[in-house]
Amino acid sequence: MLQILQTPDGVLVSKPELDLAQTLDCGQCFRFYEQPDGSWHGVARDKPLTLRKTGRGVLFETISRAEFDSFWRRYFDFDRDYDAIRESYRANETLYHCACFSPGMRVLRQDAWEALISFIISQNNNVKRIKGIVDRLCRYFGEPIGNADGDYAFPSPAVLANRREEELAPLRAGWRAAYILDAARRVAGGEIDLNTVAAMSIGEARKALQIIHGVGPKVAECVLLYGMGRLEAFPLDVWMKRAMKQLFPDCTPESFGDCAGIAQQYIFHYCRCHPSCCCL
DNA sequence: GCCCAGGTATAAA
DNA sequence: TTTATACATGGG
Repeated sequence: MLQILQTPDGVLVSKPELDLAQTLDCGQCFRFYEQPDGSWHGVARDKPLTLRKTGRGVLFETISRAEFDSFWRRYFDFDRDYDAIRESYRANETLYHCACFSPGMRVLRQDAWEALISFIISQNNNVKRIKGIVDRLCRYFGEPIGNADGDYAFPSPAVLANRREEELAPLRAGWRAAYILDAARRVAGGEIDLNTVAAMSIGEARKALQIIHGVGPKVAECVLLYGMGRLEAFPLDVWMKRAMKQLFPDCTPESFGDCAGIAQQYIFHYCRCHPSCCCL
């Protein structure tokens, strides 16, 4: 049972089923960094946040209860019962094994625009460099938040749409720069309305996203799951099948089960943490 | 140095 | 419709 307390230091969430490293550094979001003192700091939209694990739970530093309820509560998906979800996987030995490997991982409900750009950048790339490119994107083109940490908001579609490709060179994003601009121009110009896409049937939504240059089947699934809260995304995709076959050679494809959404994130994280698996 | 990164667009078979 | 290749950068 989730317990939320306002304290002088911020909002304390006790027994939150939230492991900061598992959740913030598992390849689903790219704006949070672990600090030398063990806390985690990052920004979502234009909202900065520092999180710290304490003996009593996870402390959301300095924010008010109102800020927690109006934004971070949904962002961390706190109103979903992950314990129950994990239990529902118990019938599938393989899936349950993966889910139990990272019991403190939650699937974040990120902003659709940020997810779109982040996962365009993520293609054929590694997490460390993805984070670097996203960080430079925000520093060069986002508005400074004006806090003591020197944080920057994620740049708007309009700001990026008005840049030329050469102007994105400092990001060191390589050929993805053209993709970023194409996405920004279609969203800023109204050709693609991300709220509308989020409400479409999953098939229509996939098709709509893939109009964007640089968005293929994989990036589209990421945007749907992480940026639009569509848990039916990633119906045991081909990458996952290959990876699981290697990690669980005795399993038949049927025993992988019908994995999607949160389940696939558990599997992905499990595969990523096992060097013996070279499919991811 | 070398291989590779949760891919995609494009051309060619 | 399927398969091969280039693509910019830098992490390990």
